[in-house]
Amino acid sequence: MRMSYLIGRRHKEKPAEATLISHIYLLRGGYIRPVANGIYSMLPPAFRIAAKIENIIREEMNAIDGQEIKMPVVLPRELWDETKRYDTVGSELLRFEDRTKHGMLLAMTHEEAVTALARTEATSYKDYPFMLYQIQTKFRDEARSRGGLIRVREFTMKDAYSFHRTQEDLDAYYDRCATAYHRIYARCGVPEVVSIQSDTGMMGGKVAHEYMLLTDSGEDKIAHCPECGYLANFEVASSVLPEPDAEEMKPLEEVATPGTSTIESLAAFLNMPESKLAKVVFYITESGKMVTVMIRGDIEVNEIKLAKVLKEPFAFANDAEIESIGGVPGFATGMGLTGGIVVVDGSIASAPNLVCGANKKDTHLLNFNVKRDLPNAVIADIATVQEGQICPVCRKGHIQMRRGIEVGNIFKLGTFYTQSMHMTYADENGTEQTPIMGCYGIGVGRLVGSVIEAKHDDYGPIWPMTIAPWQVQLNVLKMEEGNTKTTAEQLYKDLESAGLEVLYDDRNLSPGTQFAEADLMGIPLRLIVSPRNLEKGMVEYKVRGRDEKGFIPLSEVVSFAREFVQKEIDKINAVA
RNA sequence: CGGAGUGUGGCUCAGCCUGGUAGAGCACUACGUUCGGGACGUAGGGGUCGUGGGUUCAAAUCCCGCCACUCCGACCA
Repeated sequence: MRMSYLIGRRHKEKPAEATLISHIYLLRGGYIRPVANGIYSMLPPAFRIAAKIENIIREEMNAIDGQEIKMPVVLPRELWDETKRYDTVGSELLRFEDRTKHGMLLAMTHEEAVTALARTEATSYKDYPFMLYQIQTKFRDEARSRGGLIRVREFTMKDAYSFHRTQEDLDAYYDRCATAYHRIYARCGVPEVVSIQSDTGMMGGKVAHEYMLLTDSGEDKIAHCPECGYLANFEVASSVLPEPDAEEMKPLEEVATPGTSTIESLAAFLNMPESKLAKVVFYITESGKMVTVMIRGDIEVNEIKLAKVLKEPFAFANDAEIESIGGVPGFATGMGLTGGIVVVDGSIASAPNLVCGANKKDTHLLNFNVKRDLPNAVIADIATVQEGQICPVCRKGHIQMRRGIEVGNIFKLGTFYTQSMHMTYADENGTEQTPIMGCYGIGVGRLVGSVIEAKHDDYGPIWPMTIAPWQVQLNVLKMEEGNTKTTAEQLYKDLESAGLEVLYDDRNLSPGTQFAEADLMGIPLRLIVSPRNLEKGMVEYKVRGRDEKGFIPLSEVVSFAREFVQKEIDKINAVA
């Protein structure tokens, strides 16, 4: 490719709207252009990178017996009515009508579509197991897209769906897929992507893992144990609290605590640590059920965990709702309420002699013991993990919070979709059975952005050879002098004939401009033809992002480049 | 959806407070001089200042509404 033909201007200055490094370089380097909020066009460099990533994904999916298909982006609402998701999913699902007023939607994921497809095709046990996948556009009407390609509304995703007869078969395939995922990230040059336990969210199902690129610019919070390597999304992470000191249960005792409606003020007033206090948070569910949550004073409620307990949407209750069941905001306790349920976090389930409210203004109770005083409460882990707490796995390390970008995920879906959509097959006895599903996603564009987050310097991205938009950057300095230009043109032809992907800067610009723009293109190998080098019969080479450079005789440049490219590819694949 | 901020040529911004009909740098075009880390000169082209209304003899500038974008939060397979 000649740069004189390449569409997409490179900019010297940082675009005002970008703060994330990948967003900045994607705009500055002429990779992407915004079309609307969270919707981008990809220019040739980004498109080439995405295509290479897609090919790696395709190879790995095929290697685990995946069959590539393509389903439509626009789906009729009936499909999503079958699983009720047309109604249960929020406004991120873009719904619209066609000209006959028929309800339609832009697919944000394809469980319904693939199940509808598979249920007419896989009606015999002989068809199982199988996996279908596609690399295709998704639309999610995000409330807040941001960060260039990291969080967009329209994006390309590889989504795969596997169907199994038994849980064991799904388990085994899930592991195969997990291995394939690690290979994909390694082959894309980011072997540091880790898999972590995650929430199953709106997809349903029981087991799920997210693939995270750990980076400070990530928007997901991850709990990490440096001792044993435990990694979990903080939404589902748990921790171990030190055993409370054994104490005799003492009788409840009222104490006047004027004006202490916050945990902080109460702890100060009583001169006790917040961990000796039990705080109360009131919620009300969609169906109007009051939920009284009690948790240790220094720990926050994890609403994602709470959602799993309540199994329906909920919100904070207002004062009137709290008072309707006898609660007194600021001085509340779960004891003696006249309605709803009480959920107690494990953090205080066995802690002795805590302080809690008395449901009486300016009054608290000493010596509250859940076992004795709230025998009917639901005990559950609904705590938010905090930095420094003890790892739940090795029980030695202290949890650290890290940040990461989710670049893929895998779910054991179970039978939610197959059951609700009545997908069955006949087993050996002719009996109808419901298949078990797994699903597996990778966001291609987000991966492009994430690689930049992981691989860049102060001048631009540093693309791994396997996904670089071009493999070789060819620069010519002072092309008007002597036979410099002719030599460069010939070299360009020779490199391309050798099967190399070359970006040739044939624009006769100053060296500084050429080098700065080449850095933005992030191509791994740079070759420099100039009168100075040619005098010695040499071409200079430089490796992007490394302090590796030297001179190669003109006659050996093509073979050198070919070997270099192959060596780099081999090096990356060796990790996979 | 809440909080904050910003909208002026393709990009980065100044001008707004104190109203008088639009500027700089980059980019673009032409010519010339340059050339090893975003060179320089000369001459050009390109903006009804997000949008609608109001105030005024006069609005980029003051007032009101709306829209868009960005950041923080809520939300998010």
